[in-house]
Amino acid sequence: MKINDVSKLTGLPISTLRFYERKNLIPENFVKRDENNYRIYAEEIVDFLNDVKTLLSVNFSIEELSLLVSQQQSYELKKKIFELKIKEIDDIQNQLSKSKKFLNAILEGKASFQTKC
Amino acid sequence: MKINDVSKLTGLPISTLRFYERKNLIPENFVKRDENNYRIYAEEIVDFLNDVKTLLSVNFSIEELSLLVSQQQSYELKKKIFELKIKEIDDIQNQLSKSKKFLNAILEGKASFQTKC
DNA sequence: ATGAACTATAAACTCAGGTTTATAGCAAGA
DNA sequence: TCTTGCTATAAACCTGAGTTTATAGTTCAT
Repeated sequence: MKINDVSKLTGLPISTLRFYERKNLIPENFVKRDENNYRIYAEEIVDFLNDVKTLLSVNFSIEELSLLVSQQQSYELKKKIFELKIKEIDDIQNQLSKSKKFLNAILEGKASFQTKC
Repeated sequence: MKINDVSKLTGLPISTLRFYERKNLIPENFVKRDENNYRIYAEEIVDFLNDVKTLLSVNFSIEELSLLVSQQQSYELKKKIFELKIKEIDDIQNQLSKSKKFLNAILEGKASFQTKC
């Protein structure tokens, strides 16, 4: 597969695919070069990139993911990173619940912001 | 109150207070100038800014808030903006719930990402 | 009355996560 | 063959939400 195929199958712009590679987000065995230096991707890249999209949409940064992808990290460390992220998400969910209450308070005229607004 | 007092009472850096003002986030009747052009703030600014902090932490952008603060908008429109934001937060909460499931799937070795990681 | 601390402005810088542009080498069909 | 289209790289640019820097006027305690 060439880069245009991957782009179409994942919905990620070509520029983003190249950018992710620069950021070490693409495992080496998912992409090789042909004799013209064109990128040749393995089929598995598609599922992988879909997972990356999901993880990026969930508070993982590119840097965190590239750490997870790099072979340098022990399984135990990687597991901890995921568990920590789940906790982070819990915190965000709690914060969002409070936020909704605050917004409802504004709608009911109970917040100071409302007096200016 | 001068800018340093407001900074201490709200925890917002002085640079941020000036930045918010440039972005039209500070209602005019909360800040005047003295004879030396120093900003003089009304006491109510503190509660107001605390609300702003909360709203910014909840997916409101500076631009959205400055729209809400501006007197140009009708009450009905402002109400709609808050209601829409509550819906946005609902969506984010749903997305986060899915995300936690995905992370747990990874921890159980059920996602494609896991095979590379 | 002088130095430290506070205030002001404009403009440049930061950071993440990309996108755009400029330039150039392959490819494939009419 | 020639043109259109795909690929490559480096480097510049973009957006949001601030922060930092350079420069200058003000105020207060000693």
